[in-house]
Amino acid sequence: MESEEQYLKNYDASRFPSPIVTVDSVLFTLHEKQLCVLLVKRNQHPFLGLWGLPGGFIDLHKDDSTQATAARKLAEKTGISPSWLEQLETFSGPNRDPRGWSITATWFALIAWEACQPHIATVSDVQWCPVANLESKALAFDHAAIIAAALQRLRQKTMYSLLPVYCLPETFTQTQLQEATEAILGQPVQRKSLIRRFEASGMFEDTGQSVATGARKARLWRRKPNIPVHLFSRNLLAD
Amino acid sequence: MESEEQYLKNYDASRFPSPIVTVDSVLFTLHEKQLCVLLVKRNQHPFLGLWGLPGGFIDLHKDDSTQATAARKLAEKTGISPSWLEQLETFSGPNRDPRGWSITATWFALIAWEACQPHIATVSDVQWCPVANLESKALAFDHAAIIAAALQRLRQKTMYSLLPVYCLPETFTQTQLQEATEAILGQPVQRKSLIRRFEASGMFEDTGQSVATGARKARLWRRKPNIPVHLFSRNLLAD
DNA sequence: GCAATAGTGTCTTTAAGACACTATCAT
DNA sequence: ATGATAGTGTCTTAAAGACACTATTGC
Repeated sequence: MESEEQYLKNYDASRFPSPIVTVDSVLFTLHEKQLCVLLVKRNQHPFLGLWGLPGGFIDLHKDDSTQATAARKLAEKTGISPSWLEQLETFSGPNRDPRGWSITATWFALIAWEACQPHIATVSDVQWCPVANLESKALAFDHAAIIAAALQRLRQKTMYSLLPVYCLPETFTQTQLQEATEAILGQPVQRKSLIRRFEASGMFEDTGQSVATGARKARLWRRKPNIPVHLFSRNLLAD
Repeated sequence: MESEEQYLKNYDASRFPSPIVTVDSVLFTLHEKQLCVLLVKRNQHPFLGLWGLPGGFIDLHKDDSTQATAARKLAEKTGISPSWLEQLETFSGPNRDPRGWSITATWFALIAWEACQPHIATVSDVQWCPVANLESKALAFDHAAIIAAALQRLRQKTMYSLLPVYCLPETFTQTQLQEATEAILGQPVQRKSLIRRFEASGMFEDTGQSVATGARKARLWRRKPNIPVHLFSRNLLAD
């Protein structure tokens, strides 16, 4: 019997037909009370000229996981790393890519609009698209379905965590968090309920600063570093 | 400029180095009040002779998704399709497989022990391993980590749905569901709370039959066909 | 009848919903 | 002082936890 050592020495990965493997990300942000997705104009086939998700092939030398690929591709388009990045699902099949049987590992990401604007403003092939306008847009591949899955994940998590803070700048007010939550869920939430959760989460600290909004000044908060996202045992807007 | 048609005609998928792609599943069941995972003894390199998850390569001709691959591989080992099958996550990196940079799309599945026993009893390279005994077992690849992720998913979902019914036979009693839930969560749950959820879910119908268990007969229930799993807005065992 | 398991009634507890209230600021 | 936004108090409501109770069966 062949030893494992010998087996590995003789192993030729290209012996078997293999699917096309890519990584794509759905990056959300909030801008002017609208939930937006990052889209990139395709500069090569297939779907040349259409808008699609930021992503591409794994660089087997640079990337030590598909997460690294996702982060690298997002950094190329936005100039920075997303403040939240978690795995969504893989989409696969013989027909989703005209080049053949393919599989894409997808990632779900959040970032503050302000944090990427300096970079995005300088390029023309990247845009924030309000999710409300997606209907009227033809997207490459099955990217519309991927965005739909990401949106569902975002809405679900917004009901049992304060994840929307990852769409906000480093310091933010409770009202901004409320607006973010409402933009994501598409309906108003009780301010009091949100603030109760805000306190119970233990995730935030007062910066001591406050900001004028036209009336009474609002306190500015920031996320405590290295605290995991608190998961509540009930959903908001349960009915 | 080349047309998309021409581009596709000339496209050679093997031009770029590509990761090794596999599909693995974590199939759980319940047997004698113990939560168990299906393991397969590896009959080839790498990790020849070790136990690992059921899975393997995608058959680009037979499978029209990684779900199909997962279902096919599970059917080979158990004789039947799992009653629950959902995607878990992908695990990827340069070191998880000694053959090189690899990615595995993993699936999370549930089945009734009774339903596969006829098939499993006939083969020696497949076994149900109680999750409590996993510690002491060396598993192939990063399969221990994959099982840990699946367990976490199972426990989480058990807190806000009645998913454990997919580990039970076609007809079952409320007590069996309670035992399944307790085996998964590793602690007792209030019978009353479970029965309230059972009714509220609208997922079940009385078979009209009942079964003797040594004392008062228990009613037998079955899942209504084509009803999606009900998600509760609160968790059990929240504290 | 008795022991054992199936199944119900009902009080308590927890956290969200509703909404009126007070606080602070710019003008 | 007024209006606007920030932030609090507190009552109601929904669903889980606790646990005692009744029901049905085999012996």
